[in-house]
Amino acid sequence: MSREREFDPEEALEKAMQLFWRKGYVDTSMDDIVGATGVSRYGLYSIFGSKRELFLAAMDHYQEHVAESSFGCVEAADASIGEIESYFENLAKGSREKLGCLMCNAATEVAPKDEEVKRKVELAMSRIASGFYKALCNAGEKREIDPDLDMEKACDFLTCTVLGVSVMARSGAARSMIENAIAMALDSIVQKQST
Amino acid sequence: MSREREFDPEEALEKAMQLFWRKGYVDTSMDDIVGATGVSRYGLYSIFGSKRELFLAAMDHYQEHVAESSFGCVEAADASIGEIESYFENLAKGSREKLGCLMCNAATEVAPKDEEVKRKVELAMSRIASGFYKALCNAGEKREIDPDLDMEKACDFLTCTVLGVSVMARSGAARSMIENAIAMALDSIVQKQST
DNA sequence: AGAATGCCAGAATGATCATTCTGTTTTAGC
DNA sequence: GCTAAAACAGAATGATCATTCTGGCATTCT
Repeated sequence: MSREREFDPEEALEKAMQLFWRKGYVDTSMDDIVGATGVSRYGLYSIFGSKRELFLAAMDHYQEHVAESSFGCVEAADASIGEIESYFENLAKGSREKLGCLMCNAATEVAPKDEEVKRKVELAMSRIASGFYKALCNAGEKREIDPDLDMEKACDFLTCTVLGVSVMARSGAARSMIENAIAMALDSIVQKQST
Repeated sequence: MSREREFDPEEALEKAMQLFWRKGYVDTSMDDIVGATGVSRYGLYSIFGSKRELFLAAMDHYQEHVAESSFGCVEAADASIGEIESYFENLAKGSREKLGCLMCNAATEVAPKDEEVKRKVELAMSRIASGFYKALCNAGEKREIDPDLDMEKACDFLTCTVLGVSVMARSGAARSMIENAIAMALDSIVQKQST
């Protein structure tokens, strides 16, 4: 016994996330979001509550969709060094768009002043680290890498590389710089026997 | 034939930089700066022109002072692996303050929408890379590291690590995570012979 | 001393924003 | 068809900001 909603909350969230990703939290206005989604202020507020909550939802959406589709392969139960390599390969490709990673952008812009954002960023970071950890352990068991490698150190190190690449990408660093950094990071894990 | 300025522009710039560093560009208001420096709006505008120009000046100030004092040792003509190690050691220590690096924060927050900021960020990044490059070459000549190491790759890689550590620090990552990442990055350059 | 220059404190301006409000429209159940 | 819930478009509100303006004061040159 009421009028029907004219938009799909998921679609609106997706578009809002895109905006936050590209422009950051503060520089994205609710008007921008109204414009990009075509959803009325009323609709946005009734579903998401406030700009801050919308941003938190966008972070979750990012984790569930963007991170899932790019990092998911590393998180597969039998993932190994190949999955790690292809993840980084895609990271380098994606750097063209100069967006960086939403969680990484939020880490520097918003986390210092918002505890919940900080919590989500930490969660995202430990998700990455765990994914790498498991894949590295698998790779060690398969003897694809040195099984005596300190996997704890290595996974934190790869996570750090992901963040560094994200910053480079967003600030428009040369493609070669990004590729160099990635190549060397992977080399240090794989420790190629061939010269 | 006029009243005397009551403040030292350099001191004011230093304090403004501290604010921008801690709170970011958008979240630092001119009122904040007036409050922290004790300088009148008139004084700030007559010397620096606008908030944006003040930020640009703060970036320069950061490079000339903060970056200089932390990275200077790596840039010394005879710097080698020891200087690189001690730079990273200090980076880990400084991460307690959760500030990250001003240039890195600016890279994600401001660079995408301000060409001049972007230019300064790129300059800062290539400064870091060059510093590492020279020190790595020195280390190669001294046989402290493998002289056949690809120094181009290695310096971009270390730069990436600096950025990654900066993000981790700002978002409050565990100290151990930061130390792990740094230890592994350095190990991959030094390639310890001892097990 | 007097005048002019350039400084200071703080008020005024005008813009931008998040959020709320208003008047209207749609739709489901009666 | 009528009613009420809930949605829509867009105006109104109130806050925050960067920037400019105003009125007064200090200094220095004559």
